[in-house]
Amino acid sequence: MTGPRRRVTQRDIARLSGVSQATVSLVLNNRLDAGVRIAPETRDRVLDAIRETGYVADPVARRLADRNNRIIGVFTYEPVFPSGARDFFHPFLLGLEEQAERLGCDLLLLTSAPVEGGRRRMFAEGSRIRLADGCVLLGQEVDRGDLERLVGEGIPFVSVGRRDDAGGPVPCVGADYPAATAALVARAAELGHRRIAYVGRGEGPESYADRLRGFRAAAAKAGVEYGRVHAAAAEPLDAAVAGGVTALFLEEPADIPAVTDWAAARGLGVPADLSLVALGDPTRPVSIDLDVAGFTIPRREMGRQALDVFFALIEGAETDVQRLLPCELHDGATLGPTGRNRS
Amino acid sequence: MTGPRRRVTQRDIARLSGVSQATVSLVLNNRLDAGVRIAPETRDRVLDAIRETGYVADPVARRLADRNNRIIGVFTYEPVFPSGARDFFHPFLLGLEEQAERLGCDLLLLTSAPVEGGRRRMFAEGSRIRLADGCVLLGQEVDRGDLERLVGEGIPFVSVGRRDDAGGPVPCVGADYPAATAALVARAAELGHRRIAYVGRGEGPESYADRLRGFRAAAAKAGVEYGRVHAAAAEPLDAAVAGGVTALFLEEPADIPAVTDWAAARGLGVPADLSLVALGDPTRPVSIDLDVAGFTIPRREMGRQALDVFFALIEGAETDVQRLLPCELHDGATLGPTGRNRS
DNA sequence: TCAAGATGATAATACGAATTATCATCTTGA
DNA sequence: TCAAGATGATAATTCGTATTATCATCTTGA
Repeated sequence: MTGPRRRVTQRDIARLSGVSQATVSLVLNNRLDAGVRIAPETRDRVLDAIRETGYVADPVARRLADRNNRIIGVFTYEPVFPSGARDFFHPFLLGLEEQAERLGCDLLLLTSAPVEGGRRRMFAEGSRIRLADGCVLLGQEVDRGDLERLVGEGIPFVSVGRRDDAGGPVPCVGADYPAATAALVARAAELGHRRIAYVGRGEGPESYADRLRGFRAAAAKAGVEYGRVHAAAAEPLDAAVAGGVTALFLEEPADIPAVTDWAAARGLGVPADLSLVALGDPTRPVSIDLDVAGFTIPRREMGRQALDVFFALIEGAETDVQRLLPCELHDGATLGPTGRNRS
Repeated sequence: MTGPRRRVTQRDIARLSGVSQATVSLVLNNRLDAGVRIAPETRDRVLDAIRETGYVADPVARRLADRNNRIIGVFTYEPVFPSGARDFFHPFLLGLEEQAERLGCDLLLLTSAPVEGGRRRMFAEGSRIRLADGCVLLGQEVDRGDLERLVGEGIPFVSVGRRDDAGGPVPCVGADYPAATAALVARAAELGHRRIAYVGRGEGPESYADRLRGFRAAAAKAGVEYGRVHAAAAEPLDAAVAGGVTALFLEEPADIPAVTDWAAARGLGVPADLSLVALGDPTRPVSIDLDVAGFTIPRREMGRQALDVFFALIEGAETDVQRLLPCELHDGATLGPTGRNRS
C-alpha cells in the first residue's frame, strides 16, 4: 500500500532542476525550430531529473492541447443484445482494429447509444457520438436522417457499405455487389440456364438494391429471362420452378437452409434440377453444410480501408472517398449445368 | 467541404444561453450539493442549447479535470494483426458490449498501444489507458509488471480470467477450470480409466495451472494414476500410450487435430482405444469435425460480469471482486469406456 | 429601515502540457 | 561607447471542464 501517490509532472521536474515548466516542455519536445534554444547544460540537468523521477508526459493533458483525440467512434446499428447478426459484423471490426493498430488510434464502441425497436439510435438524447473525432458506421441499413445530420453538422464519418447520396455523396467503402452478382449471372448463362430468378427484397438497404441491379443488367446482357421471388418461402419458390426457373440467386445467404429444405421436400436435386447461388455471406448465423456457389464480401478489407478513408477525410488528403471493393467469387457445388437442358 | 469543424464546448453553450461557462458545467453535472443552486428557467435554457447542439463533454478535458467519462478501456494483449487468437476473444468482447449497452457506457478499444514481440505493451510511451475511467484486461497471459503498475497508479481495472496476486488480490472474473477439469476426470474414472494423462504445459498462464491443479486433485481423489505429456507431439504421446494411458486431457483444444491425426496414424480408435477430452475452447482457429467431450468457457458471461465488477469497484459497492464462473460440461463422442478394460 | 439570510450566478483557478511573446543578458562590430 | 544582434530562459496563455470562493440582488423579520 503506497497510497495514491501523485504523478510526477513537469512542474516537479522544473523545481528539481531549477528551471521553469516551459523549459522542461521545450527540452522534452526537443524543438529545434527557429527561436527556440536551450543551453546544453540546462538540457542535461532537465534530462537528468527526468531520468531520476521516471517522468512520463500525461497523455491526457497532451491530447487536450491538440485539436483531435485520435479516437474513432464505431457506431453499429444492430444491437449487441440479443446477438444475432453480430457475427456477421465481426470481420468488419477486425479490419477496423487492425488498421487502428497501424495508425495508432483507438476505437470507441458506441455501446451507450440506446436501442429502440431493434435498432440503435444515433442522435438520441445525450448522444455521445461527439466523444470521438468522428465515426465509422456499421449496419446493413443506415438511417437516412442520421446521414443527413452527420453531413449537416460536419462530423467526419465513413460508412462501411455503399450509401446513396444524403444531401451530398456519402463517404463509404462498399462491396461491389453489382459486379460480383453480374459475374455469377454470366456464369449461369454460360452453363445453359435460360430462366433464372432473384430471391429477395431487392430494395431497402443499398446492398440489396445493388445486387438486384447487377442481376438485372447481367441477365439482360446475357439474354437470359429473369424473374423475382420476393421471399424464400415455399409458395413463391414453387411458382418460380413451375415457371421454368433453373437457377436461384439468393440475396440473403442465410436463407439457404430454408431453400435447400424446400428443394429436398419437393424432390429437386441441386444442382441437377436447380442451381443455387449465394450473393454474399449470411447475415444471420446458420449452419450450411453445402459447398454453395457465390461470393464473399471482403469484410476485413472494407474495415481497413474505411479507416483509411476516414483519415484522408480529416486530414484533407486527396483520395476517393467512395470506394467499391471487389468480392471474391467462389465456384461451389451448387451451380451446374441445368438438367432440363441436358435432358 | 465544411472545413475543420470545431468542437462544441461549454463556452458555446454558455454564449447561446446567455450564461457563464461555470453555470453550464453546474447544470450538466446537476450538482445538488450544498450551496449550488440553479434557477429552473436558466437550467432549461441551458439544457435546450445542449439538446440543439448535441453537446457532449470532451472526454479528454474531463479526464484532465479528474472526472469520469463512462468510457471503459479494453486492453487486449494479443495483437489484432495477424489475427490468430482474435476469434477466441470475440465472445468476451460480446459480453462486454452487451453489458456496456445495458449500463450505458462506451468501450474504448486500446488499439493504439504498440505491439512488440507479438504482445501489446500497456505502458509504452504515451499510453492512452488513462483516457478511460479504467480498463478491462483480456489475454491468456497478463504481464505481472503491468498489474502492479495498474494497482500502483490506482487505475481501476478488472481482468477477464483469474489472476494470481500481484501485490494484492487482482479483481477478476475467471472460469472455474479446476472444477470443470475435475468433473471430467471423475467421469473418466467412472468409465473405468485407470491411467490418464494431462497434455500441455500446466504452467505459465493461470488458466493452464488451474487446469492441471484440478486434474491432479481429481485424479488423486479418484485413485487414478496420472501423468503428463508436455506437448501434443508424436513422441511423448507414443510414450504415454505405451505406458498404458487410456485417456488424454488436452489443455489446449486447438491441439485436437494434431492429436487425432497422430492417433489415426497409429491406428488408435477414439474412444475405443483412447479417449480424448478438451479442457475448454480452442484459442487458435482450427476446424474440428469430431464431437469432442470437454467443457465450454462461459466467455460471454465472463465479459458481462467483468463490467459488473468494474462498476462495483469504481462505485465502491460491495461485491466479490474475484469471481469464478462454472464451465458448461459437454459429453462428447470421444470419451468412452476404455477398450483395454473391456477386452 | 437595517441587518441577516436566502438566492442565483459568476470570476477565478486547477488540471498538465504546449507554445508564443517577451524579457533580460551578453556579444559583437563600428 | 552604443546600437544591433545573438542567446537563453521565462511569463503568460491556450486547450475544455470542474469547483470554490465571491459577489450582487432580493427577502424576510424585528
